[in-house]
Amino acid sequence: MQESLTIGQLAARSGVAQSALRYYERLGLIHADRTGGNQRRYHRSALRRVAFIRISQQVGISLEEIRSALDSLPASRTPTADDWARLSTTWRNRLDEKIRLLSQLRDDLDGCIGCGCLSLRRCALNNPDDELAGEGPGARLTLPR
Amino acid sequence: MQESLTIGQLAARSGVAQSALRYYERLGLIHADRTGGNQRRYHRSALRRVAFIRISQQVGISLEEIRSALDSLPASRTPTADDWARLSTTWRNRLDEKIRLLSQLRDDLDGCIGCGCLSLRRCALNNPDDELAGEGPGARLTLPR
DNA sequence: CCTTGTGTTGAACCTCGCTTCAACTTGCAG
DNA sequence: CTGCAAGTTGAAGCGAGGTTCAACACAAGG
Repeated sequence: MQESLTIGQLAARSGVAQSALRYYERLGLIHADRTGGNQRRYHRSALRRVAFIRISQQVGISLEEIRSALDSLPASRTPTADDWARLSTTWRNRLDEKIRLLSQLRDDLDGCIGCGCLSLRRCALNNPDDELAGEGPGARLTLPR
Repeated sequence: MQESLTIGQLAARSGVAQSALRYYERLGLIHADRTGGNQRRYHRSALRRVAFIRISQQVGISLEEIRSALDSLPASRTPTADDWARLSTTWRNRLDEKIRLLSQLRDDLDGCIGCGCLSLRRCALNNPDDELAGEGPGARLTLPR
């Protein structure tokens, strides 16, 4: 049983391209030891980090944000269950928030399907004279960014 | 009460930058009539279209996909409630799917918090000898793309 | 009429998240 | 020892989704 992975192996097992792994390393998201001949050798824990990165990306988090989250993991020792749990909890909250937002969006859309209007919470058909037009130019149809 | 909007007004009320609106127009997502002096004048319905575009983006849909969805709306007449309802229904399904995915992700993460493992459904700690290593290189930690 | 604010265009530039390439080095099997 | 797959680097390129800029035209009030 081997104790370290080549970049090819990590790529195959994580499903992430080698070029992406090198890119992650440049950005400081993952780390590799080097052989005498300068080749990367990854610790098994790299699999977890990479999985975490891809999960986070799916949730729409930038690599830079992910990097700073991962920075909270100790570099000196193998992360413990507690270390990961801390991160997981933070991320869980983000997921919850994201889910809440999407659900709200869906429900708003549903609520407006009858009139075909997409103004969300400020239906223009229910409010034909733009009575809500306040704050300068007018009513915003915008979503919170 | 005015019946058309300048680009500045549309930008202010939709919360989308003028440059982005022009960009959307180049991509064929929105349309503007022109004054004698070649300035854009938007129909009120443009607000709906723009709102729809931003909503769709939030759900992770590319502008190209959005364009082709919007193409299903009749160019010749003002879209009816039914036209929008058709679109809304399609989009509602996408939202549902997205929400389902995120929920699953969250639950998987939760289920694994105890051990600090992030492998999702194939916990490496529960499976230390990599027994699932099949198909070539080994067990995948990958998420479905 | 003049000024000021809005609008117009195309071209260039930007960030993010990678991929591709060229030119070279390592590692391992036979 | 040879040969070939796998790894290394930096630089360049790409596609999405815009923003910025320069140089110019139009609109509305005083």
